Amino acid sequence: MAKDKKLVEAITSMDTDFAQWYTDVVKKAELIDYSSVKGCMVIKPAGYAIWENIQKELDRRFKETGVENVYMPMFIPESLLQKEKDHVEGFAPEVAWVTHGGLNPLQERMCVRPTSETLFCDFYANDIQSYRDLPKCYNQWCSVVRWEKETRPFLRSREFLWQEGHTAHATAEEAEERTIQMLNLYADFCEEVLAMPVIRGKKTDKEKFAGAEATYTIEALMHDGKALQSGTSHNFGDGFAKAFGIQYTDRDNKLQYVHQTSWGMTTRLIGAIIMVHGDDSGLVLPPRVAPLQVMVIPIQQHKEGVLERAEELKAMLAKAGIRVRLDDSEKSPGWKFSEQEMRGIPIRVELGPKDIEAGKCVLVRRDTREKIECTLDKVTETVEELLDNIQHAMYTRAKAHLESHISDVKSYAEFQDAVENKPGFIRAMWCGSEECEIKIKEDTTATSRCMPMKEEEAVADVCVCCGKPAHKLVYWGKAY
RNA sequence: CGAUGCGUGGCUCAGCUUGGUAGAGCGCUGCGUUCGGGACGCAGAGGUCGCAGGUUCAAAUCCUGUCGCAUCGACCA
Repeated sequence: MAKDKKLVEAITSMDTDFAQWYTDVVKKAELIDYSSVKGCMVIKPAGYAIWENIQKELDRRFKETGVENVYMPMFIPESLLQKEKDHVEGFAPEVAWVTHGGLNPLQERMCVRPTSETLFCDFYANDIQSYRDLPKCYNQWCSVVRWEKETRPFLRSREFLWQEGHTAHATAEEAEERTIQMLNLYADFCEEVLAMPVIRGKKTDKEKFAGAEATYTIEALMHDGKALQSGTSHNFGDGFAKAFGIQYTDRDNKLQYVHQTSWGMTTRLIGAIIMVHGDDSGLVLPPRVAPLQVMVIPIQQHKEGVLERAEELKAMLAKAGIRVRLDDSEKSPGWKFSEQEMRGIPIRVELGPKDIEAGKCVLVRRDTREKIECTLDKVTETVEELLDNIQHAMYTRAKAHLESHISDVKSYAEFQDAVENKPGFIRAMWCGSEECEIKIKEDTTATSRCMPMKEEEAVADVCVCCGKPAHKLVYWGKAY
């Protein structure tokens, strides 16, 4: 009993306090530490390794579509930031300024990039001359700074890691095509690799990116029923091109403006993984992003031959390309079990003298805690199969959670009731006016998340807020 | 930016009301016994009490100021 109690105290239960649970998991799984700079975090090896896996997989997928990586400066002169009006207005409140170089004040202050549209545009203005230079499909991996007031590990920090893709195209059609292509790439990535189902949709004008013509988003649903914007893809049309003078000469020797896109994903995804898959014992990582897929835990490791057999087992799994480690520390097995669970490692392999004698081992899957006996000669294939099962089971579970947390509402009363009592997405019709959007937000704190791209049947024919005719279906919800 | 809370060994905190020169649990180090759900014994190391002033013979404790962090709201990936 005393032992159980200790376990329970380690991580706050989700149902008791979801926010505290999140913080506990982040720390117990050793993903981050708070730093002495407010709102900035130290990403520890366990957290950074997840990001590296995300990077590796995304980067590969980007390159398959013809994207190349570049690196831009981290400083933006004020004059450059101000070239596109909506863009500055959107970002000015949250940029950090550099005013001095060494001891001397700068002629012009510079902000630390909150995003690099302006830098890419400035560069493209010179780099693009002819239709032969198009399209340009560049991406950069970097960190950006936004001086947030309220910060939370991974979900909102003052500095965060991300990738930002910036493309320039000859035609509006091509730009739109790229915008959608990247949105789908993001969605597929989330579903296939992170086992996280998402709603693909378009943002309303109110919610779109500062300076964009259209913003597309993928919205995921967290365990507590709140939405998390998990990736965005913007079509800029020729707005930035006109502000920055990005023109090319077409085949007919006429000057044309380019059409641009940008798209990004951030370390926030790690927050999403935690809140979609985690449980009261800690993190649960989908095998495909898990830095460690298997932890081998020897029982009575001091006994003759146990560690040797465990090493062999580890080597065998490693040889098959499985990311595996042996926990041969002096901790007790129970400690190691808890540790492996908090860290979300998908499979634990227990190996003790009894197993060795019987020529088997015990596999325990993290997602269901199911224990599986397995003969030692079949470990590799069983583990491979199990990793695959876990990946799919996690997706299926998350998908079921998403689908069972979507409410259709027709009236404003129903809407308010749903916001209060039915955590999750709310599907409701909207007339298209910003007033209704604002009113809904003020009344309920729910915001419009997106208008789904997939054809979906209308819930009603009038706006849920004002009652005027409406044909836009919107997913609403409380969001992080 | 508003509200709230918190700053004392690595962590969580007690001590402050009533001033007298710093404690506990966990963690850490060493040795030994343990090992199938956070084991135990013994011996140790580790703190100018967030910072700066002030009051006092004497300040973690009282006074003034200041800084930082966390949580919750408004804004945002």
